[in-house]
Amino acid sequence: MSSTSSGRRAPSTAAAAASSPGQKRARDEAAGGSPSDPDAAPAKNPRRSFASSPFADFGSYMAAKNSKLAAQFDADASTSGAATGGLFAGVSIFVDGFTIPSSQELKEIMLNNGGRFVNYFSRHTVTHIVCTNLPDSKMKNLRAFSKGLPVVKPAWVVDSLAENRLLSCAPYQISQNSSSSRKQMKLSAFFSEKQNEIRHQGEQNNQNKDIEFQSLSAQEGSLCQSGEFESEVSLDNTELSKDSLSSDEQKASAFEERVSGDFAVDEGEYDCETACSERKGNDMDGKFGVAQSPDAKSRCSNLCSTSSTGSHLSVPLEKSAAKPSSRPHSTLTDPNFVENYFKYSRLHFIGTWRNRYRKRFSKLLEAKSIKSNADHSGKKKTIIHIDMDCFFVSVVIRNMPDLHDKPVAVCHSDNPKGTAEISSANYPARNYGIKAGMFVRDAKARCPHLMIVPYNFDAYEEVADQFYGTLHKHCSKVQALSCDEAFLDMTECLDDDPEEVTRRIRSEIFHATKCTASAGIAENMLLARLATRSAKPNGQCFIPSEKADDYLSSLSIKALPGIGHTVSTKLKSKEIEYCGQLRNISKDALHKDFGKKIGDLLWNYCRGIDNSVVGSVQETKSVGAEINWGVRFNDNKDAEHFLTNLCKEVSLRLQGCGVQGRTITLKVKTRREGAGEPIKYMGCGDCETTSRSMTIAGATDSFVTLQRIAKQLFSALRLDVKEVRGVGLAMSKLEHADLARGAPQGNMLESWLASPAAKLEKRHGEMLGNVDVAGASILQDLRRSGPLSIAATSHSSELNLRSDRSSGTHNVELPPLSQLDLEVLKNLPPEIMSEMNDMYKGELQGLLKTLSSDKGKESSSKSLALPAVTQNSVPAGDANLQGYRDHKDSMHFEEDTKGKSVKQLSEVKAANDASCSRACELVQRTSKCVTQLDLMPDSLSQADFTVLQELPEDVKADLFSALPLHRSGDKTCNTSNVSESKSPNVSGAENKSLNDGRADDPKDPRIFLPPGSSQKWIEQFRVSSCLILNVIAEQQTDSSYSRPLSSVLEPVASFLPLCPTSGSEEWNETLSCLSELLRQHIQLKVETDIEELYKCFCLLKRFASESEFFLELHDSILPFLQDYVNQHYGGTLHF
DNA sequence: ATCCTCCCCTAC
DNA sequence: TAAGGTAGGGGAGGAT
Ligand SMILES: Nc1ccn([C@H]2C[C@H](O)[C@@H](COP(=O)(O)OP(=O)(O)OP(=O)(O)O)O2)c(=O)n1
Ligand SMILES: [Mg+2]
Ligand SMILES: [Mg+2]
Repeated sequence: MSSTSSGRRAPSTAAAAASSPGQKRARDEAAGGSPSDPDAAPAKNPRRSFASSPFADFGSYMAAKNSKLAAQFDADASTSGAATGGLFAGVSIFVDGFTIPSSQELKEIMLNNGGRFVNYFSRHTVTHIVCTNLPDSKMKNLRAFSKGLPVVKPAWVVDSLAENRLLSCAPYQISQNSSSSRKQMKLSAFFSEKQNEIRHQGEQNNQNKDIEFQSLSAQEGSLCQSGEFESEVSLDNTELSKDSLSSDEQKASAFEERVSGDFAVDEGEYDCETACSERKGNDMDGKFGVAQSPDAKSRCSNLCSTSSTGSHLSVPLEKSAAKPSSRPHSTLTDPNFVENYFKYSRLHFIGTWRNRYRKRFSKLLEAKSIKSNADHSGKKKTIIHIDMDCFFVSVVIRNMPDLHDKPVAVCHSDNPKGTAEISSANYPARNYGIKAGMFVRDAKARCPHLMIVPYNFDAYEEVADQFYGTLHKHCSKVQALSCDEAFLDMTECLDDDPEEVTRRIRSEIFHATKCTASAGIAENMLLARLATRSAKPNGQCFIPSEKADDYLSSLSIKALPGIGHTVSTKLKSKEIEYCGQLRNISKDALHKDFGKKIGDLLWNYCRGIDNSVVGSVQETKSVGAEINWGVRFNDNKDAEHFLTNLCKEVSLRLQGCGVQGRTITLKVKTRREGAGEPIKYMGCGDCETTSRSMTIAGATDSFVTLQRIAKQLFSALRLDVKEVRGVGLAMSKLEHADLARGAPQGNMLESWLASPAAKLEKRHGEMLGNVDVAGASILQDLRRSGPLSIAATSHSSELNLRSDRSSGTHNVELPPLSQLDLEVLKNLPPEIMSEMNDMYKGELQGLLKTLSSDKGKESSSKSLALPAVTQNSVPAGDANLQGYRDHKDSMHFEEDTKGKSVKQLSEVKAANDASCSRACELVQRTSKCVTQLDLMPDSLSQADFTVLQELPEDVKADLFSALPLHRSGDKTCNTSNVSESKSPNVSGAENKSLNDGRADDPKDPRIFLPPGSSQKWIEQFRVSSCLILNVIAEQQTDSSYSRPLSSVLEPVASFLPLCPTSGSEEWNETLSCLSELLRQHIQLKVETDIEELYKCFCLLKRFASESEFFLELHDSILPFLQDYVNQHYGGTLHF
């Protein structure tokens, strides 16, 4: 186990014990507490972050940021890829370096206005480069690089937004200063890393290409027919002669030198300095003479006409150039860490690739899913699994044939002592035992002349597109597993022998990409996948079902998909290592050891059974972002700043996916007790992972909401920020953004404006110069973020209506009422109308009234009716209550003179609700965001009203008769501030609300605010400095419906650590607030819903066992409850 | 039983 | 120096 070069000790845990030398060594962190391993915590703790996984299983990357304008696949889609609407439609910017506004802000602007923002520069995808004042040298490089692309100042974006039209670039172009000397020139770190491929200096590209393909053909000729399994022939080994190389070492050194330059390493600490100086001239020629450079583009066929293939630039190693950007990167040194991190993360790239694929191929995928209905099972299927060979390496060196037979790996660093990870190693390199996930120093130790080449994410994207383009051409059932790997269900797509078809597909892929793929063919997905493994590299393999058992019996269990380190280790500890042995284990035994699902999987897989089907893309269930590298905080400020940026990231991703979510989960890694500094540079080391989640009522994608909740979650984890090594934020319980309209929080304006109907209206709006997307998003932000200053667009700034005129909480400028486009307004959906009317303090409504009386349009008058319905409902009479007596077990009165169980009391209530129950159910069923109703919705505004409008007329009538409609009063915040008369006595109690100072709506003395829906206490709690009150407020915030207090309280269970400590001021304040709330609740509910009160106190009791505070609260308020209950029922509740 | 939360595991 | 992400499946255990 201590086989790694860095010298770890024997693992003390079962997981760590698995790290057998042969297969994968445990990571540095894996080992248990050897004194020589600073990463490892004392052995007692079994859970290790990056400690228990074998490194070879590790790693991968994503970078979904960069989306292409068009699917390569769709030949003519390239010009129509841009969004058809939006100010920046067709514009795709790349931001270089520091800018004001920040690149993040520019990104937001672009994304919110139909534009694009790429993190991976490529001439193919970028239309404008945005930067401020680059040094001359950098500037010139930029120009050489971006040849033809406009390089503009950020103001171009900002001003265009302000003017709401795309301004000419000319005035914003950064002037070219050619005075800089060549020596000073330096590509920005970004360009050098991302953009450049190592230029191949040989002139024999074409030749080699041909050779490669010939070799493929030759191989094809030699394969197939007879053998049980086709054997594969490595192209590298068979066709490419090594004789053209003088020596591996020499070439390696030269190559490393160039790579070092590409990596923008400033220290110049890399070894091969001398070799470098020799080559520098050549490299620089290559670099600056793009046009003249005899690079691949000019020579290669139409197959490689894309941007990345055309931009083979080599970068000289310029030691003289200052390299400020390459200093140690952590959250402590880079305020823009999150964004920068993702630019370079390979795992981020592969992790987000799927989303980009989904977008690019959505049309095809939709068509597919319909087709896939005709699923005749029983028939034998033909499944192909296909996977590119050493993908990241192959793509980068696809125009460097002389590297194909040399060990090459993709890595950020060539430092032979470094802890950068190998992303992918080619097959020659694998002969040395080099694998993905390995530290580069370990790789170099095994193979000193290993060549390291940099990532080229744009090229990966492009090749993946070509790959999938080819696949979709041959098969209608394609399931993407990753950017380089897919399943094809060929059952209905075969026009020939499956193996022949497979050869054709592979050949076509090679022609399109100059990279080889391997494939497995079988009757099910499992066997196809396993076959691919046997086929690699550059081969194919067919496993007939009858050979499956033989094939499997000697196959390591670990090789089964879905079986990783942990499970295989567990089995190995029972002396079970091969599928053959596994067949002797009973299903029951497997269930017992591994659970139902994994047990079944093991049992089936070791027999070659796999009934899963090649499926289309399924709906996204969660969207998140996390970083576990370079995360270091000194204080809470650092942590908050980081969290904020992470929230922005997630918010943008949600919007990018067109979804909103209700559950926010924060995951934090902290240094494990006893663990030292991580072995990996800036790594997270041996960590403990903790997570906390909160589910809110209304789905959101709002950054502000995310941030607010993320802070609460973070607080609830009660961590020492100095020990934090990684943070992740994820959203789940997703809804489509255009459906998630239930909550004020929702993206209503935005999604509505994005709808086709809105687009239509928007054009009108633009002509009149108002209520355009920009304006709308300001409104939206106002609504969402409360006190938040937003820069107004240029012309709305002159004639502004201050929205804080009366509320004082908003500091945002709205477009003047007089400039609003009435045509647009009157067609707004009611909930948006309602929102906007609130912002204009009711003036909008008045304006539209005028309009509607003039024109009498139904739609406008409909919109005007600000929906306001009421809760209520239940004149639950005492008389009825008394009428029921029965028995009930779970809950009962102690001395039951009346004999009413809580349940029965509820039934009484239900009976009284009968008149509106049908309508109530309807609403409940129809609205996605309803989780629980407090008898009746207190308001049908917002989405509820939308739902209402969609109901059939008769149902609507039913509903309205059950729920008296009220005109809402003066609303300050959400629109759900509606009320209804209840029984007078209860109403009276309610009037002693938390905010006595605030009179109820004078227009209707009967109006009160039931606890479940009171804007008052929600608002008070929300702005309170008491953390636990913040959480409680969150539960009701943006709920379309009032939820019973018990359901609001329930999720507080996870946040008990936020309770104040005894004696503090917060304790007293929190106690008094909650006591008051509970008292009112008791008064309000004692007659109508005793079960609700029972639930509340069960919760309090539960909390009391974990929280001193709740113990106090419970004990202090229980007598009040029992008193009340006794008065009303002549008994007390038993808990 | 079924849900929910907080994990772990797996794959690329 | 270096960029150890992402998303789904699944299980344990508690609440209902
Ligand atoms: N730990 C890992 C695993 C994968 N990847 C990236 C690089 C790979 O090229 C790509 C595809 O993963 P594969 O598992 O398909 O590996 P390769 O394509 O590199 O090799 P193979 O020929 O075995 O498929 O994902 C990575 O960065 N880190
Ligand atoms: Mg691969
Ligand atoms: Mg793969």
